[in-house]
Amino acid sequence: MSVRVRMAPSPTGEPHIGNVRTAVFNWLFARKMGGRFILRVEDTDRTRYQPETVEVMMDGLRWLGLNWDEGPGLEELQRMGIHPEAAAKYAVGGPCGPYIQSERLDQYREVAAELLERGWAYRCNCTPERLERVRQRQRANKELVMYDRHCRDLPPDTISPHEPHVIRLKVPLEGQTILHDVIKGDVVFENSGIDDQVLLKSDGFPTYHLAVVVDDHGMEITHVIRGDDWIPSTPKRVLIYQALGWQPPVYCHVPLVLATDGKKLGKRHGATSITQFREQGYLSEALFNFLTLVGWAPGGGEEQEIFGRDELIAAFDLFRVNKASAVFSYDKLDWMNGVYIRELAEEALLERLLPFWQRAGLVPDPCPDEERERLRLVVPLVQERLKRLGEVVEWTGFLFGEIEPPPADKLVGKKMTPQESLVALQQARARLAGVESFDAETLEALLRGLADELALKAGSLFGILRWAVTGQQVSPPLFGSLAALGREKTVARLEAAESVLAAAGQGNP
RNA sequence: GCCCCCAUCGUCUAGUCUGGUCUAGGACACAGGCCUUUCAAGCCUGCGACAAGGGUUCGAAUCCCUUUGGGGGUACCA
Repeated sequence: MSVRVRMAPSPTGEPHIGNVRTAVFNWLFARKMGGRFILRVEDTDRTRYQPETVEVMMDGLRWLGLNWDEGPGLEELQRMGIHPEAAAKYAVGGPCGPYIQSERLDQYREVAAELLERGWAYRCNCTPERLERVRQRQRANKELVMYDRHCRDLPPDTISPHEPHVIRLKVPLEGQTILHDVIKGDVVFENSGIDDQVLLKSDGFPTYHLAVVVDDHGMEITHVIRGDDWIPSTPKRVLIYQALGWQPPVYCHVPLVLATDGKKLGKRHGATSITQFREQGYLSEALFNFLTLVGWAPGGGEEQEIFGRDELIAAFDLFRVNKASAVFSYDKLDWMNGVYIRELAEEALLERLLPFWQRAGLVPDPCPDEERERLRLVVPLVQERLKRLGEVVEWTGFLFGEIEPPPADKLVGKKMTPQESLVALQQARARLAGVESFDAETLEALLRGLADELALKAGSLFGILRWAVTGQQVSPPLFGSLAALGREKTVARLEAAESVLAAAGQGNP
């Protein structure tokens, strides 16, 4: 039987990086096994439903290269209220649709009715208030907190199908339910500790527990790969499979992704949504590579860490995934992203950088050819310095618009007097104004020559020039920066710097 | 409280299943050095772990038990 796995996000918020990592495992496994990766939208929680996030999720998956083989079709997406253009872009369809749970309600009701008939479920009309009271009492008495089965053994017709009620699973009072998990091994639960879970809510929507079983079965999912925070509730679903006489999927509970403080990664820990990673300038291939390595490693003495997509597919082994949860290291991600940035061809990097410059308002969109020519000069200057593409704005800000003239003390070189520094700046300006070709190589030769003539250490001279021209202590390499800035602006900034120095000198002879 | 999962450097991990080759390997981070026009990048060096206690065994990071620690779950959320 061919492998079928799924990613089943619920559209209740921004796609969380932990879920995305799990999606990566699913995708990798499907590709490795020549199986199918299916996208299903689990929108059964109507109170937390945020329709926009469906598109954000699909966009994020595509961006990461996690293409799905089956998923919501065009009309389904449009019915969800997704813009026709976007819907067309993300529509995939498939033989097991609909791939949106809110469009499968009939199936859940049917199965719930069957469970009722088989004596594996019962109606319950307890109010939320009563339920809350029961829970409070249980907590106060330090008992197991779960439904007290008040309606479980009511005579058959006590609760009419027409009054508001829920349908609950009738969990056996005794015995054990075993979860066979390929990563964690067998996990045994006492049935006495399993809650009579609600399967069908009073609004007619199923809970996750019912819906996921019906859909996984209907969509012939072979392997359920998901976070291990689902383990405690899995026996309920195993029981539903038993009740229905269905074959359960192979369960693979993968470890959670934690923040540096050891807690489940959350918003206050930094970027958690895939959108944020993208906006900060992580390359999708780097993030993909990194995500693969949180909770999994190739093993066998393999010490490589940078893997191409195909290498990853070949090397990935679901059954080698770790049991223990892993902390998400932004530091290591930054390093890896830097590696990928450095590997990019210059033109490709330029292409990726452009939107960041444009979003910061530094470069017009579309980018005129001559500006592009100029940016071609700056790419190699920043390439090995960037960890995230977004950082290019800080690195190159001085090349666009005007800068604040630097304070006088920054314009005095090491072991130099203000007067000497002023002369050096003037000399540099005069030569730069007259030099024939304004390219990095020529400028370097010129300025090294000047340092020699003035008997200055090259570093001292370059330091004050850097301050004068970039307004910063730290900048991309000087000569390339000058070339990218252009003669006119370079000369103007030197002039401005000279004025600052001269003015300071007069006030303090 | 109750249930469940987990446990190798600060972090990600290799090694655990099939005990000996492990005075525990790699990567990130950190520290120092080299290179150098600043910052990076690169190169070199250093720091740094088998949670604890009991077993089993000639021998345990590897097998068993207990403790401790961490995490997750405990909804008409997913």
